[in-house]
Amino acid sequence: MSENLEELASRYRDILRQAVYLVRSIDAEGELSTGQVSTLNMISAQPMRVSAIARYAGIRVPSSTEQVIKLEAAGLVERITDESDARAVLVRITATGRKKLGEANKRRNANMAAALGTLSAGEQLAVANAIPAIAKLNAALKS
Amino acid sequence: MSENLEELASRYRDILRQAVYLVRSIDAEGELSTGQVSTLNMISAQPMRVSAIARYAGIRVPSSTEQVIKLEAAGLVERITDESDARAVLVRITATGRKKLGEANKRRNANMAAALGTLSAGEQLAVANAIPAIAKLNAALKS
DNA sequence: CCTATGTCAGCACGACTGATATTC
DNA sequence: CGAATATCAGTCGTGCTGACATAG
Repeated sequence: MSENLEELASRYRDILRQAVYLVRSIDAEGELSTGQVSTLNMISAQPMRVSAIARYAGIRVPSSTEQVIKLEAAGLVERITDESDARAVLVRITATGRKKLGEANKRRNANMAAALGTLSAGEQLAVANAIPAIAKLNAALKS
Repeated sequence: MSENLEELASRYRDILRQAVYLVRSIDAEGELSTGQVSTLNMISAQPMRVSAIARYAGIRVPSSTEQVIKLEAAGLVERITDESDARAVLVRITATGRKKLGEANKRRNANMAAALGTLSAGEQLAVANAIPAIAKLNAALKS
């Protein structure tokens, strides 16, 4: 059992690593980086603090600040003050940002969907079934 | 069908992005980077060409060369000439490299296994079942 | 001559730590 | 005053493209 877990861990680490590079190469087509799309997705529902973005993305606050600055320079987000706490900065997506995000998501999902389309129905199902478990795994490791 | 694929693509992209940072945090402990461990794992069975390493890792040849140079400087691999093709360079793991690789793999697999241990048996099975499909997906995207 | 293989040079992106306001 | 929030400055790792040497 513990043997099997180690074996599973090894194989999972391996495919994950490959997948990361492939996703990056897929995403390289557009104007927005993977991290930028990720940040925009995060704040698309409601404005978020820089520190919240960092925490959710699994990066440090200065790195998050840097990303926000770039996105702001590109006109995709704007900083607004938090009325309840003058220390905080809320990052809000702009109309332009929302438009670009939609395009980027559409293009990337299409690319990935095309790749998924090369799998058999059973394989697609296997991926779909694993997603909740992987999400839980991500949460477990985040601590 | 196409609807479902796009939906699946979106969710898959999402968990993959999160997983990136988790892998990094798992790997951060040791002296070897994620890429270095990956390269060493690749050549642990038999020596490989620089170009083969690059292809498998999903990176360009110059990037692969750079990694090999660093590993060589650390005494973990050595370059040997390919007798059948003088253009090629075979990268072989050293005894030291094998030792370090074993330690790193053990530590990382243990970390990942611990996380996998927080999943239910069914969830672990779901992850295990998805691995072949994800591997195939990686191969599909590689082209 | 054209292709394949590997290396070098130069660059870009994105993370990090440490130090510094500002506000709670 | 200590803690939280954000930013700035400087550094490092790791990928990339383009140019080049050498061998098939």
